[in-house]
Amino acid sequence: MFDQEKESIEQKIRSYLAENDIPLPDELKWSSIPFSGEWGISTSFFQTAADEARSGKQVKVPVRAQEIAELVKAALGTPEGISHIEAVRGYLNVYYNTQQFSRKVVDSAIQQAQDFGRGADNGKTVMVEFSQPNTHKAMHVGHMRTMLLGDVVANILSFSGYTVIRANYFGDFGRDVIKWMWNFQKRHTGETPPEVNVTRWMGDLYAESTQMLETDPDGEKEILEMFARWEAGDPEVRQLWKETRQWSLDGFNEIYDLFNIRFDQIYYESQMEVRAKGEVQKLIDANIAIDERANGGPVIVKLDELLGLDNETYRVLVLMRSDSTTLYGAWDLVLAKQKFADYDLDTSIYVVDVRQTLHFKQVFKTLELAGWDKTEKVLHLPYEIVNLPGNVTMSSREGTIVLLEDLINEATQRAYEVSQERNPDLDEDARQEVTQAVGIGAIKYPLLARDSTKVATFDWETALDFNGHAAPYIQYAYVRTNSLLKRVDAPLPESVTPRHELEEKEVQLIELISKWPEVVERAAQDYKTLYITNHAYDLAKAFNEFYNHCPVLKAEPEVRGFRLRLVKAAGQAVANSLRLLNIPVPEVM
RNA sequence: GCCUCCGUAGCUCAAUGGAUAGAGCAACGGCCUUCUAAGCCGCAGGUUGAAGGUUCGAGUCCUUCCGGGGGCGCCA
Repeated sequence: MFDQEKESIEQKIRSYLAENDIPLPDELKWSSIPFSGEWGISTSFFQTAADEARSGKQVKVPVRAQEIAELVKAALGTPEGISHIEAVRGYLNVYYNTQQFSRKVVDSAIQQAQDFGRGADNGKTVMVEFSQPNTHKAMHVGHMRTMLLGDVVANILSFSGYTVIRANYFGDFGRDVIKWMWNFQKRHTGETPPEVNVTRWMGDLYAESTQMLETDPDGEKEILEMFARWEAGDPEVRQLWKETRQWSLDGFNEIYDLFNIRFDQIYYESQMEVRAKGEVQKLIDANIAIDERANGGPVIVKLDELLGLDNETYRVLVLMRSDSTTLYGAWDLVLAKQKFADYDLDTSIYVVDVRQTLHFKQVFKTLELAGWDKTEKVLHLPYEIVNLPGNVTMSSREGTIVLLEDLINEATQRAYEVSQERNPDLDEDARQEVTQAVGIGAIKYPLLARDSTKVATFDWETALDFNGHAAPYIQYAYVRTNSLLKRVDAPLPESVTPRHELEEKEVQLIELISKWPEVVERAAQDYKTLYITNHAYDLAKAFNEFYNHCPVLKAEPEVRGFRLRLVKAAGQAVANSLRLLNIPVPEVM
């Protein structure tokens, strides 16, 4: 916000230190000043003092740091745009001119509107692959984490200046798919999925197939036979596969629509199969993969041996079964290359759960050994899984799952009830919209607000709690800005410099708005949705506090103009953060 | 056995190596003839698993240990 002022101060500090023979730090690290009613930036001289001490000067670091801070303060005087400077406990605090800063922050948020916080186009292209559900199976709340993390990371990267390709990679093929078809042919021929909740139905039939297989002595053999027919391209099996697979894909799209998730590029495991065989053969020819099929074994890559490493670092990647069918490691080799063939990528990100960490290390290392020159550009972005209370892993087989459909239904139902209670006068159409916005937001927020390295535990009570640190709180703050502004007939005043002594709550709010662009940048740097949720919440909280402490419409005319603009700016910042999170921004609640 | 992640308030979680470790939930007490109370205010609550180390400065980095999760040759 005050880059020019900062730059000029930094230069002055540097030349002062140089003139007085005090060691220069490599860079001056600026951060905002904590616990102050005003704001500005702060740097410290501990490092400088420590450097002096190290070079033989007899100084106590904290004392000397404070001494330098005072010297620098004296040398700086009072630059333009700066209200005052203080030296305290080794820190140099530079306070901005409150009036100018406030106006600047509010103006840029309003002027840039939905682009407030957007980074400049950096000319780089990144692919984010996420979701990757398996067809012929259910979708439970555990599948939500990759969907939300991938979607929002893609949003963040896009907003911060990247060109982003959103990719999905469907698991549409394999033994489990055949198992589903085997059961379908035996017990459900001619049936078609229901109008709604297709995915649930597919999942139920999958569970049934697992059960049936356990009691059917011929089942295993029949499935293998069917698999072979699929491999051979048998028209009947292929047709059944195509049809049933599409049911699943349609079901997934229902859910993606509810979550407002879109993809630019779709890959299927079934597409990788044929080329994977050739890829494996090339690795065998290059003496990277070892073919043990002659002895009834699989085709493997002994990574540690090839790298001359300890035997338990990369271990062994299995590419092909002894019956010459390929495994997903082989498909990943093909897919990794395919992505770069399809797009000129600077980075290729895989949003896949943490249990696959070793797998991706193996795949990427194998590609590197095979001479692929893109391994610097691929990145596995892992996330921890979602458990049920008592550290119970979600498993379709064990029946320990909460279906996504059920969660969405419950959350929207709950949202409807709360809406009726809080705002009985709302008309039905508006209430339906609010219900959807709040229900979906409430589901998404908790997972996005948790660091992806941490296991999430799903429980209904928390999932349906709309109070406090949750999406509805943030949505409500936006709605408040909206309803406040709607009460004003006249257009918003032009740029206003506040002339009144700013209240503490105004200061906090302005500061948070000013930080939004750097939060986006940091989130893109670290791939952290958490930074966005936290900031959205902080903004909402600061606004709610402001709302309760500072009258706007009833304020004196000279205060009112600025506050109206502040409300507008705050609403904009909150809305922008919610949009990045792909959480609906309702106009009323 | 090897690798990896996690451990912060009663519970769930935050915290660019920086000043006084913060929120929510739960408990308790207040605030709606005043811009929507899905809100606000107050009150509590901590040896950041333990011990060393690096650093001017460590919840954060390193080492070891303790406790928990996960991964390790023909599932994905």
